[in-house]
Amino acid sequence: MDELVARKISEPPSVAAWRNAAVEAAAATGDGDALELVELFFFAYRDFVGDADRLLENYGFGRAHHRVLHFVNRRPGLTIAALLDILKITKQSLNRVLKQLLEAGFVEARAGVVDRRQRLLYPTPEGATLARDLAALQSARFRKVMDELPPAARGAASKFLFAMIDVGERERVRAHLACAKAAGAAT
Amino acid sequence: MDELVARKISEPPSVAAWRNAAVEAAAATGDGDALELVELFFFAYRDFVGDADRLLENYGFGRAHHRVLHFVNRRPGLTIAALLDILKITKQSLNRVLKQLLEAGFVEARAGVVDRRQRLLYPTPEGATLARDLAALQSARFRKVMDELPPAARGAASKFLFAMIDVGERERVRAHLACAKAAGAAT
DNA sequence: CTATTTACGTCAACTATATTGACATAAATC
DNA sequence: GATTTATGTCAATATAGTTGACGTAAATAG
Repeated sequence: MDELVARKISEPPSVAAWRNAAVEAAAATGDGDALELVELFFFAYRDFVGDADRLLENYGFGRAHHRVLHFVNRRPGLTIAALLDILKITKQSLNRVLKQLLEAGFVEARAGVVDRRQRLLYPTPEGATLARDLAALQSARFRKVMDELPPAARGAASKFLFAMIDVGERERVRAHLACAKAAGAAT
Repeated sequence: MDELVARKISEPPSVAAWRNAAVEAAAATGDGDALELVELFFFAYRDFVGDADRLLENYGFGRAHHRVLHFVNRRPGLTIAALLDILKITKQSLNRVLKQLLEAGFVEARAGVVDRRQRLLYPTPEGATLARDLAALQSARFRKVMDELPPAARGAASKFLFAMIDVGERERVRAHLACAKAAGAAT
């Protein structure tokens, strides 16, 4: 046994094997253009979230806090159930980060007026400021993108992103955006 | 103290406070359109990765395995360093999932020919098949999107996604895509 | 009015994915 | 021969998620 075996390095089954598989893959998926889009989407999202991550570090918060704060700020008065529906996580998972945001004074909760079991979530002024700073970073990227894109392509972005959403989720997303627009008055 | 205090529910600072903050935010970020794009990007990515997640469950793999397998399949002979550069994670983090993929027989490694310190990563036939199935799911979404988009908007998607990538990363991504295209022959 | 359902909180154990820091080894290079 | 490079590995820790079980107060159905 040489050092290669010791390090669990072996000969590949055959170069032809994976090459054939790759060609098959291309045939099965139609073309490589779609694959290229898959990768671009991955890279784009990686860099997109990176912006906010750096700011969040200063507060000891992570992406989970960001998402919660974002949606609470965007739709003040949001219920726990509505938030869970947007985030698609369990209440236990939400509760941990929400508790931290409440304790840190970035989010406040009050009992619902029509249904007192509900906790309506609101950003505090500090929370709203942080949410605004985070949103500013991310929308700055979008605005920069729109600037460097040919005018004809600009309107396509939101159509494209919306079309990427699960068909069954689109109505919900549309409703959320309408809700946010109504709440924010200027968003 | 009533039950509301016990449950850490308090009155919001004032409805006006957060409303003003939201208006400020809109003013600071220019407009709500960019904010809307931020959210659409979040929802789109959430559903996009969901496709693959469901398939990966059957193999006991997670997203981390998916990413590794994907890039190994796309660029057979990839080195550890190149993979780390793409994924932007630490070698310790990569090593855990890579070890599992090697042990499960989805990826193979062999010593580099020009530099024997390097481990060149290749998908096994099984790995290539899984990678293909995963890619098929995700590119199917993209192809469906292209179908439902007006023809004029189709070309815009890849331009848009590329523009979303950090300027300093674009050359690297471009190189990766060229590399993948050369390796896959048909992708 | 009682029974049930609903909206939420919480404890516990576990998994997946990432991090930092320190140290080891073999191969390449100066 | 000394150093740098490519990689592996051990250990501790953090973040973000899960399932399952149980509790409570308020709304609602019978």
